[in-house]
Amino acid sequence: MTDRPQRPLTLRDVSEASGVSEMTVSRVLRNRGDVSDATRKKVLEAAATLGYVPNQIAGSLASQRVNLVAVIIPSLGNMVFPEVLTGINQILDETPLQAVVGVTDYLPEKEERVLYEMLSWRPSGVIIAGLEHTDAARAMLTNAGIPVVEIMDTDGRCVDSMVGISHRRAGAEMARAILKQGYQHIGFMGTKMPLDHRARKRFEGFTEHLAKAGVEIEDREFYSGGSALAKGREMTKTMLDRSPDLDFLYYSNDMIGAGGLLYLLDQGIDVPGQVGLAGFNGVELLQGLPRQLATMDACRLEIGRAAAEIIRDHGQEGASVEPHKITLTPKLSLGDTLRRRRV
Amino acid sequence: MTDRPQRPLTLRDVSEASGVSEMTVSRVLRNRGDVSDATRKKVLEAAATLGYVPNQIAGSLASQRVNLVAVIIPSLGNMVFPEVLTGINQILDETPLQAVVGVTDYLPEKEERVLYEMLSWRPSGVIIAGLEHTDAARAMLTNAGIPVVEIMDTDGRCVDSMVGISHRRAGAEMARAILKQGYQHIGFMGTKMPLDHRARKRFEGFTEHLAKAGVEIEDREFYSGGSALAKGREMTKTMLDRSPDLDFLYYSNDMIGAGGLLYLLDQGIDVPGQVGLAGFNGVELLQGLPRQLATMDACRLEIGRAAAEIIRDHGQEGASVEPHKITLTPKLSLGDTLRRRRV
DNA sequence: CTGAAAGCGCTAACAA
DNA sequence: TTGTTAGCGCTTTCAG
Repeated sequence: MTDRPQRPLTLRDVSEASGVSEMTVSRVLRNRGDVSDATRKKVLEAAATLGYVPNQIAGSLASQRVNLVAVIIPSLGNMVFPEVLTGINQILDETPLQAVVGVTDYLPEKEERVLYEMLSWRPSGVIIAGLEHTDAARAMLTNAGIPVVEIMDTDGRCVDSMVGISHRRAGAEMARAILKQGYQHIGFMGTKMPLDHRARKRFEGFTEHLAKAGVEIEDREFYSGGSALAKGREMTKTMLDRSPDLDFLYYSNDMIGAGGLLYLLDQGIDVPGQVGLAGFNGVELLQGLPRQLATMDACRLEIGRAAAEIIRDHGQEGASVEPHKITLTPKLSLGDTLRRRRV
Repeated sequence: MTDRPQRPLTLRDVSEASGVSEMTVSRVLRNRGDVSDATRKKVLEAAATLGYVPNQIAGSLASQRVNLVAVIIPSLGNMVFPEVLTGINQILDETPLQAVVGVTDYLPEKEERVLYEMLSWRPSGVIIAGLEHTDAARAMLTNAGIPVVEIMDTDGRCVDSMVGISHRRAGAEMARAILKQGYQHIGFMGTKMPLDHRARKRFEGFTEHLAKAGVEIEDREFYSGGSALAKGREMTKTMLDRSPDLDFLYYSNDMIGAGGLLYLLDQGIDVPGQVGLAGFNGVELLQGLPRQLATMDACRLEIGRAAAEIIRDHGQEGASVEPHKITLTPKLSLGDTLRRRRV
């Protein structure tokens, strides 16, 4: 066992230990070019004994290539984003590319900072949630000279490529399904997040579709912070106490929807006969509730995978140079809470 | 608006645009040394107009300093780890340091790969989950010459510093609490994950404590994959059908515990009178269930914060050079499922 | 307060 | 198949 080295090892150390030139050592370690088996063996042995770890900083500077992909998302606390990351990693795991994650907390200025920070590492591509950015951020993305994929949302203009779903349409579809079942008195609950554009668009799509049918939301309630399940419970109680005539509750996410569902069942309210429910996201987490909540899948895994594929294929021969605009279709699942029983 | 540049901008571009030497431009952009307000202004303007983003690769190579902290965790799907990350970010957000996350999927070889990959960026520190690593990984950590903090678990030997809880003790504490309430016929449910050492240690601590009191686990069941809530339901049904005499069910995590709870309530079984329940983690997510599940807090946020603080303070004047060994004490919360009602 | 020179550790390009 | 040379874009150091 050697002592802890003060100075990190360099290629030169391996070169000296193996009696092979730095250049050839470099070739061996990167599996580049032709190297005789004898030399290769010498080098590999020396590197292993010394415990040499290459310096990518120097390597990237010299080669002008960086195997990093910047991934910028609003939050890790919302399971949606880890799932997108999983999709991204599924694709990148089979390439030399490596995702680096930055979190914005839904704050535009923080997004701008994080983006700047990440671009300063000259990544090979950017995957960023949403289409809404500060002007400065948009300018950085435009000028970065690398592929940029905006994900999750396709209602708007993108800088380069985009992969997502139309939240407007998702909201409208849900409205259609609800009306079709004959519900008429609808309440809405969601997060108090002016900066969650996707939730906002769903809401807009939802109300606009209702409006076309001459229906208006009769009550609404917003929350922030705290356990979503508990908040769903509380808000549902508050709302039904205030507006006992409601026959449907639309939640902006499945967690609060689940809280609402548990509350209604506790109260012995007939779901979906007396009150119907729906959420959004298709959180797998929640399978196992007493009733399956109606929801809409946000295609999280697919979005991550498609975005990563765009970055991976960029600049490959045969790949189109055109930006991609991919709109996935969320699947509506009625579950047990959106099928009105015949009276 | 300028066209998309083929070549990324360099300091030299800013230097030429502002008529100031590269060196001084660099100083302005880093807020280092004294620069006259006039020059500073010129530089800042030029940089902003051009949309210059510094190249950290070159900067880090030259300065031999990298503001990256490698964070290596088993998974993002388990909410525990995003929460630890949140704690880490809370601390690092107020420093120039930036966390870079690598995911191992609980696979030792993947951990080794990810570690190698991250060390090749010469980060300023490493935060890594668990104390169990391959020999090669351990060697890399030892030789990296940077602070290393192993987190989550303190039952074992660490390379450098560690911050976590004793899962052995956590398991034992839970056993003690259960016995104290008079439960005697105990079943266990958990994940089928030989590589989740923390779950294993909790289980060992649990059974060892029971053994001291002459009690043995009467049934057990393991799952893998799928929705934890649903699995908790299924396993609970399976187990109670098989071993109807059980009066307590210990779950290795709160999600399956919640599934079990919902199942028991569905069945009209008296919780905690007829059957008591406990989980592990203190998942905030679950507040809002019909009954509050007994659980034990894993101190996720604190662990993240403490680990990040160790990295942050490393090498600061006045900071101790000694490795830190921090064992936090998980809080037991009895909730509504571990208080046996007087018969 | 500002600038010039040297070099961080590696790889592209070329020469042998 | 192997080695040599010249940088990559920045910061350190030292001189003005």
